[in-house]
Amino acid sequence: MPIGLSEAELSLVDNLVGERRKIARGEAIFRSGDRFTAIYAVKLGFFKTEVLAEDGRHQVTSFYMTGEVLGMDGISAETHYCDAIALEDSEVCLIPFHELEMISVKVPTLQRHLHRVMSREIVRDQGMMMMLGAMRAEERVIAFLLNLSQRYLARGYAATDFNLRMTREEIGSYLGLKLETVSRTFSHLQDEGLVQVEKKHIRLIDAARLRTMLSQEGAGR
Amino acid sequence: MPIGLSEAELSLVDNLVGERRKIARGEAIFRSGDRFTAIYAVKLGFFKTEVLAEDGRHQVTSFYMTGEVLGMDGISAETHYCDAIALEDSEVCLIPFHELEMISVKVPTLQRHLHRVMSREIVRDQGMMMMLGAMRAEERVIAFLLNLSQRYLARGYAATDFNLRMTREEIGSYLGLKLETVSRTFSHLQDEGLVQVEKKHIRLIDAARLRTMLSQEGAGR
DNA sequence: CTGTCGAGTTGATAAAGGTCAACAACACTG
DNA sequence: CAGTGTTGTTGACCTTTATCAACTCGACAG
Repeated sequence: MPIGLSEAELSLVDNLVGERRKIARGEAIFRSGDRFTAIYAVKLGFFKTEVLAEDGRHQVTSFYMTGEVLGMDGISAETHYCDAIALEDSEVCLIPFHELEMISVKVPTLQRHLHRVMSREIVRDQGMMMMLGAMRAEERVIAFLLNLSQRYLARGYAATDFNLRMTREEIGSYLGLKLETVSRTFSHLQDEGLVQVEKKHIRLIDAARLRTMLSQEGAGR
Repeated sequence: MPIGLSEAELSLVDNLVGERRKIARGEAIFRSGDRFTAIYAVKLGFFKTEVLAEDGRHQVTSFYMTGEVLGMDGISAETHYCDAIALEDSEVCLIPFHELEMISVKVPTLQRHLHRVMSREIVRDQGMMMMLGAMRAEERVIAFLLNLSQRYLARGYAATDFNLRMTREEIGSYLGLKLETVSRTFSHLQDEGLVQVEKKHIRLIDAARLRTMLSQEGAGR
């Protein structure tokens, strides 16, 4: 369930708008409350988006990699609802939204792309809710790894051998678990011979079995 | 966080497209896998959307009431991703999506409305993830009741006195809890004198305190 | 080279919520 | 109007995951 534009789609958008911006690791593209002016296509790097509650709790709501588009949360209220933070030195392509709306009036293809990208985000969020509401810790971690794997594959990288860009705590926040639980689950999956985990480096040993572990498993919670 | 169009917005859409459809209680507007052709504005009644996993598990992802718009999950893949089911006899207004896209090219206001409605859904989903990932049972139930309350208020109904349209099981599925937990939490909130629960009828006794219980409370999970 | 800090792992224990089961209150059916 | 199915409540018990704490490993600073 990767969200975002294909290479072809991306280049189409590229021609219409432009302006790149470098974001250093740890820096934000935008923060909650910032005025919304643009959406952003990730050209290079890795981001998380994070929602914060009044009481200080915060939740990672998404990770974005090359080719994916973020910032659409800001459209409705003209104000961003979450923080978008680079997990490594990154580059985004800024797409001024009102220009995009104006141009998309003239280029129906572009309009349709935009709608699809937004809809894909809605679908992805629903899958996320399913995960948070109906899966247990181990299943969530497996789903997370398989999802990353698939997205790396779609970008031409190795599907079974990759590096995590985020900490255990960020994974935990994303999955609605504590970092200790994430760590234990990794260890457990490793003991079972399903994955190999060495700090941030992940190797999927038996992706097929991981997949069946997801689709089997009744009950849950 | 109500999603949907205001009266004025709704009537605008009304003039552009139309065709009402009655949906009896328990019937679906669309089901997962159905070809996507339209989005739907709720004119009357109450709906849930539900995602189903391969293994039979299912999760209620949203409730929709009068004035709210559903079906946008289908845009990206031209296929619906969830089931939309009426919780009472209802009526929706069908908005053929490709027509909408064509017309919105000529009516920029309409285009902006569409984008806002879609973005509102994204924001709402992120709030939902926050709830599922970071709140405990009691907080989730409180957030759910306050959200309903606010949406009834926005529609001119009593904010502190309303009837639930869904079962405990549907609430549980939506909140990532079991129906027993929902039931117990209702009983507990009643014992505390915060709400009054009689089957499906809810009366909020101390909405102010409920609100502080949400924004206070650190930790969570 | 030593000290400190952040990230990660692992263990012991506690708490939250799930599971199973019994039962009550209704609504619907024959 | 008795019988059955659905919905909701409550209790006893158990599983999962959180919490707290100790410890390792590197990276970086002085």
